[in-house]
Amino acid sequence: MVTDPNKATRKPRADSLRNRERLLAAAAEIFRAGGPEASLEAVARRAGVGIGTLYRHFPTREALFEAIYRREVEQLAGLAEALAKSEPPFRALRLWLHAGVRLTATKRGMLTALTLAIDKSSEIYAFSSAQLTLALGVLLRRASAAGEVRGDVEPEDVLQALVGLSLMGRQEDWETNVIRLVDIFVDGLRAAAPLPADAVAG
Amino acid sequence: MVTDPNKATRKPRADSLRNRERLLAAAAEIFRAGGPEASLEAVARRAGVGIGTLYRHFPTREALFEAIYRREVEQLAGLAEALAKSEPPFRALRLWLHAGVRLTATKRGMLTALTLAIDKSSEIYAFSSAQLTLALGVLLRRASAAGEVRGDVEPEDVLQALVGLSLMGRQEDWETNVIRLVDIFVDGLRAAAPLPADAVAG
DNA sequence: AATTATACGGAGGGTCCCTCCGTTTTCAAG
DNA sequence: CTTGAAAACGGAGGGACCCTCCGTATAATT
Repeated sequence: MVTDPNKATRKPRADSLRNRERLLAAAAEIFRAGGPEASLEAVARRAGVGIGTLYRHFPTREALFEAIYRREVEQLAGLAEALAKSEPPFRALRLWLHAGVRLTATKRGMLTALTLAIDKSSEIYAFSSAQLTLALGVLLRRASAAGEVRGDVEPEDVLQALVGLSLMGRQEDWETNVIRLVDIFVDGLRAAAPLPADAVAG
Repeated sequence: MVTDPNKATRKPRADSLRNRERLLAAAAEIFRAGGPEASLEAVARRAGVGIGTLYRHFPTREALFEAIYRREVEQLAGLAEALAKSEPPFRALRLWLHAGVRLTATKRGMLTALTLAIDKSSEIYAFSSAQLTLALGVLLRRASAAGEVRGDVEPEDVLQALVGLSLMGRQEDWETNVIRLVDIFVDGLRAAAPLPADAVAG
């Protein structure tokens, strides 16, 4: 009667699913406002569930981050494909990076959270790295094949640059500024080939 | 007799100075090991003083960070002058940035701490910004005057890029990697005039 | 030695973390 | 529809921290 591995799994309980959803919504809200160190008990309160329920669904703070962040990452990854089909190579690359900046602009608090999370459990890192690396890889190889970008740079590198640059801004015109920096970086990618000292390609 | 330069203010108490020093040493140790969220009570314990003493000397966690970090910053700022005298412009700029990377490599935990601190109190940000901006400004203007670097970039921007890029790495060959990224960025700076707006146009 | 400005230590009230377990709800078999 | 048990729920409770407050101790000055 004991182990029947393949069969007879009960349908997941409705309240469980509902609560999980509520928790995610509440958490997104709370973290967005209060930063990555906001109280989990506050999250539970806002979700209208007991603290025990929160911990059953998300055993660690990081698990909660992960669940929320995963969606964002998937969405950004999806954008890469779209751009690869609708835009010329270099432009696609640049636009994707801009989108990355913008995403982090909106989700700033969340991103800070991530820095912390990544420090500790590297599963999220593995996942998002994989997703985004793949997505960016497409754009990068495409641009490289078109001879618009140097060929010795891996998606991981560009990704690191993107996140790093995005993580900094504190001032008013934050987003604009970061985009400038990203563009400078992209220019650096472009310059790769032995560039004649004088020329400015018209 | 001895000196009374400005006012009849009492000499600071010896135990106060001693405790302040002990606290700084203990804090550096504890934070280095336990990250920016380590317990302040643990710091006090290790310093062998009461928790009240800690709070009197450093009213906030950030104040503690600031005190520790200030030294590092001053040191790095000093390096800029030295390089400006001993190296050719572009090379000086590049070397300084490399040194920046390396400093953060050693003090990684501390730097993470800083990201948090900066989020909250911006005094440290103001101070270190000022120091480093000044230092970097020298190098940048020099390189720009020599025509080796585009002229429309402010030290603040490059600084942000440096810190951002440095903040990311997680892997083995972290330092090498970041230095590569910094170099790519610097290449981007070098490209005299930005290319015509073939893309972008948000 | 006496005075007094300063600094010290740590108890105390509050929040948060996370576990544990008695109670409630949901599913599905009869 | 009943009913029993699997699955989920809520929240009390012990421990760690945070930070304030204030009576006590001590260094500088007279």
